[in-house]
Amino acid sequence: MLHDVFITIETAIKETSGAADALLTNGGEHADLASTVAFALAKQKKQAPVKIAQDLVDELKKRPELSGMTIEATGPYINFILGNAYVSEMLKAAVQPGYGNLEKKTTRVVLEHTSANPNGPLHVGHIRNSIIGDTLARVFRKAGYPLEVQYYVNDMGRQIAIVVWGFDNLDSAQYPGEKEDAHIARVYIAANREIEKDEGITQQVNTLMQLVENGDPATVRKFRKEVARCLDGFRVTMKDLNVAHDRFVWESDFIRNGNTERIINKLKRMPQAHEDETLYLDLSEFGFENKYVIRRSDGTSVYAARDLAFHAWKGANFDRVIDVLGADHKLIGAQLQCTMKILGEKVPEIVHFEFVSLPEGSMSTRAGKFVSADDLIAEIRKRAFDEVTTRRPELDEATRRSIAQSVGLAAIRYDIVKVSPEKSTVFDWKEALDFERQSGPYIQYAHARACSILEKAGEFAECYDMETEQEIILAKQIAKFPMTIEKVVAELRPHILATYARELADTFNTFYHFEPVLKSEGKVRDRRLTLVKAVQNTLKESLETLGIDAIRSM
RNA sequence: GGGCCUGUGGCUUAGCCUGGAUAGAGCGCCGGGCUUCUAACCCGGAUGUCGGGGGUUCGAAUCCCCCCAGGCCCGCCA
Repeated sequence: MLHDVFITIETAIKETSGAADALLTNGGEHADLASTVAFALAKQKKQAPVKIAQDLVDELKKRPELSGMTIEATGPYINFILGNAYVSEMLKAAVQPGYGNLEKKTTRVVLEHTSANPNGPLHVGHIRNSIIGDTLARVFRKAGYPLEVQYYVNDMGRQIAIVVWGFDNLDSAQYPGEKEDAHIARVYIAANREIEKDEGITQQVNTLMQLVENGDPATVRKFRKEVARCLDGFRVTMKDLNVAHDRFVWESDFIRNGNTERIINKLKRMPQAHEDETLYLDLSEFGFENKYVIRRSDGTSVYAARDLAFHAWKGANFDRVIDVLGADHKLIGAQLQCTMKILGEKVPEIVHFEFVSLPEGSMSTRAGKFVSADDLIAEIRKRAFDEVTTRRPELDEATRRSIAQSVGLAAIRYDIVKVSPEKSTVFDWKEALDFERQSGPYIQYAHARACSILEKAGEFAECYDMETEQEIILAKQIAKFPMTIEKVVAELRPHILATYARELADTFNTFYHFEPVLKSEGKVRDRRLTLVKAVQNTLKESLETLGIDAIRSM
C-alpha cells in the first residue's frame, strides 16, 4: 500500500519535472515523503530551487492520482502528506491476521546459519549468528519465500579429532546432569592442554583425521557419536532461543557421496589450478594473495574442498543460497564465491557479522574462555522471574515462570538483533539483562498493554477514520510495516526490523498517554479501539517475525 | 606488511549504500507525572569538533583521498 503510494509519487515527479530521479526521502517531521528534486534541477533550469519547487507543486496538484494528499513547497523542499483516505485504507490491512505478509514468491531459498563446530557449547558469539540467521529466515518466510534453513555440521575437522582423541585417552566420564555439549567442551579443553605438553599427540590426531577421511568404520562411528551428542546439546539451546533448522547437513556426507571428489576434478581443470604436493588455486588475478588449498599433500581434502562441494549441491537444489557467517570467514567466503563464479556455479550470498568479545578479550572454546548461551539463558530467566514476581505477585508460579521465559527470550534476542551486524560488540551482562526501553520486553509490554485494552473494551464497531495528530502519527507508523519487511529482505539486515518494532512501541506508548481509549465515547472510542487493534496486530507480527513471543499479559 | 569492518554526547547505539530542512534514541544525570485504559511507562532539561586532516558539491555524519585508533583475516585449521 505505502509502497504503491511511493511509486505513484515518484512517477508523478519524474513526469512533471523531467528529472531522472525523483529524489524522494523520508519527510521526517515535515511530511510523509519529501523530494529534493528542486535542488538538482536548479543548474539546468537556471532557476532558484525555491521557484522550481513552487512551480512543480502547482503542476503536481493538478494530477488526479495525487488528489488524496497534501502537496506543498516548503522552501526548496516538496512535501507530500497523505490524506485520511490513505490512512483508513492502510489501517484496514493492518487489522487483518498475517499483516505484513508479502506476495508469495517462487524463488526457493536456502539459508545456512549457526553451523558452529561441535566441540563445545554455543556461546554468546555463536548465538549472534543464530539470531541474525533465524530472524532473516522468519523475515524471508513473511516475505513469501519458500525457504529451507540448514545447519552445516563440521563433523570431520581437526577439532573433532581432538575431541575423539580426548575420549579415547583421557578420563572423560560425563558428570551427573552434565549437558552433552558442556561435557564435550570439558574433554576438548583437557585434550588441548595435553597437546600443548606433548607434541606426539598431534600425530595421533592426524592419524584419526586420515582414518575418518578414508572411511574407517570404527573411527567414523566415534566421530559421529560425539558430534551427534554435541548437536543434541545445541538443539536444546536453540530451542530455548526459539531458533530452528529444517535440516542438518553433515560435512562428511560430501566425501562419502563423491561430491568432493567430483568438484576436485573440476577444480583441477581450472587454469588457476596448481598441482605439486598439494592441489591449490592461484586466485591472485582476482586480488587474493594466498594459495587457496584444496587438497593436502597426504591426499586428504581440506575444509574448502568440502565447502565447495556443499555449495555446489545447494546451488543445484535452490535458486538462492544465503549463508550467515562470522567476520572471520570473510576471506574464505570471498574465495569460495570467486571460485564458484569461475566454475559457473551459483554464487552464494554471504551475510557477515562482526565478532562478540568479552571485556577481557576474545572468546575461545579451546581455552575455555567463553560465556555459554545456556548460562546466559539461565541467568536471564532468573532475573526475569524475579522481575515478574515483583510486578505481578498475584499470579501463580507457573504463569510467572512462563512469562519469565518469554521475557528472557525477548531480552536476549532483541539485545543481539538490534545492533547492525557490521558492528563488533563486547558482551555486557548488565546490558543483556536490561528489560527497559530499547529492549525486547519493552516491546512486549506495549503489546500486552494493547491486548489489555482490547480485552476490557469488548465488542466495538471498527472505524478507520483517524482524526487527532497522535492517531494519525500512529496509523502511519503502522503502515510502514510491510515496507520494513521488504527492506530487510532487500538489504539482508534484520536489525532494521528491530528498530522498526521499537519505534512502533514508542509511538504507541506516546499515543496511550495522550489519547484515552476506553474513557472516550462513541465514534472516538471506536476509532481508537480500531487503532489499538491495528497496533496490537502489527506489534504481534513484528515480535513473532523477530522470534519473540507476543505474550498477551506480563 | 597487506586486505576487510568499525570509530556519532560519560556509556551503548540509529542514520552512511541511495548527500539535503534544528544528527534520532536508550542508559546514566537533573526536574516532573500512578484515587485515570498494565509506571517493564510518559513528559521536560543538561550533555555532540558525527576519530583527525584534506577534497568534491549550492549543500557532507553520509561520497573520494590521506592519517590515527580498535576488531577480524592473511594455515597442507575449520
